[in-house]
Amino acid sequence: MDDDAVFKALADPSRRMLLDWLRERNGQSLADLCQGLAMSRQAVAKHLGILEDANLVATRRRGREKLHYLNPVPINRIAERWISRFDQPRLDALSNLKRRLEGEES
Amino acid sequence: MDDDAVFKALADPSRRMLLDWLRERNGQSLADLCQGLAMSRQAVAKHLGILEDANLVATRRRGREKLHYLNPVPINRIAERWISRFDQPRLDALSNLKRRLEGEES
DNA sequence: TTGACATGCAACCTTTTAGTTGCATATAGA
DNA sequence: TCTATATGCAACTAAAAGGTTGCATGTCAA
Repeated sequence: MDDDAVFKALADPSRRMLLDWLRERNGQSLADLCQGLAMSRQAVAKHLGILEDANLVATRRRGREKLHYLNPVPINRIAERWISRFDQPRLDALSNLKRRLEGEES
Repeated sequence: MDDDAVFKALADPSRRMLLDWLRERNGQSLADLCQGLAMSRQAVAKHLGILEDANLVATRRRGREKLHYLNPVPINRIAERWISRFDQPRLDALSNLKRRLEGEES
């Protein structure tokens, strides 16, 4: 639905890293995820908020902690509905490109 | 290699639209691609430059025109090397998430 | 050669983004 | 209760992104 938020969320390397870490170990707290990113806790919280708004991360409170869980559904939806469109014409476009670049020398 | 440039290039809806149009009809000129985007020619040229820098679009001059060709390879590389990582644990993460969200009611 | 067309370049403006700091709130545990 | 821990909120700053305008360059066609 809101693919734009997902694309924008994936545009930042720190956020992709956070998703990677959650893929490796699900259910980490904010403090956990701060380890390894050279920025303040608040900055990481903002990134996680963006990921949460894009529905890439779901959260659950446990006591004073907020645990973060990866939601791969939007990524898969993008892969299926958007990126796969560029799979089909792949060979066509490549050969087309090559033919034009090589054949139409002026 | 430079996945970041590709992700950033894909983050803008106008640029995704440009890629869509090139997928439908390859080899369009700048003037062609300006049709349908409510912005100046120079703005479109900037977008195309970003797509070209990310290697998502290849260009070729024909006389006074610059023709733009879609290069789906970086998109496929991202789909294969990055997004597919979130395919494998999909069911696991989903069931895991659901179980935790439902089961750990305090 | 001249005028129209297609694009390139650069300065500038505005909004968004990514990060900071400071303080507030809430919970776990002694 | 008191303190340390974990997170939330808001104002602020710097840089990047997205867009504009104006003018320059190069090419086609009469």
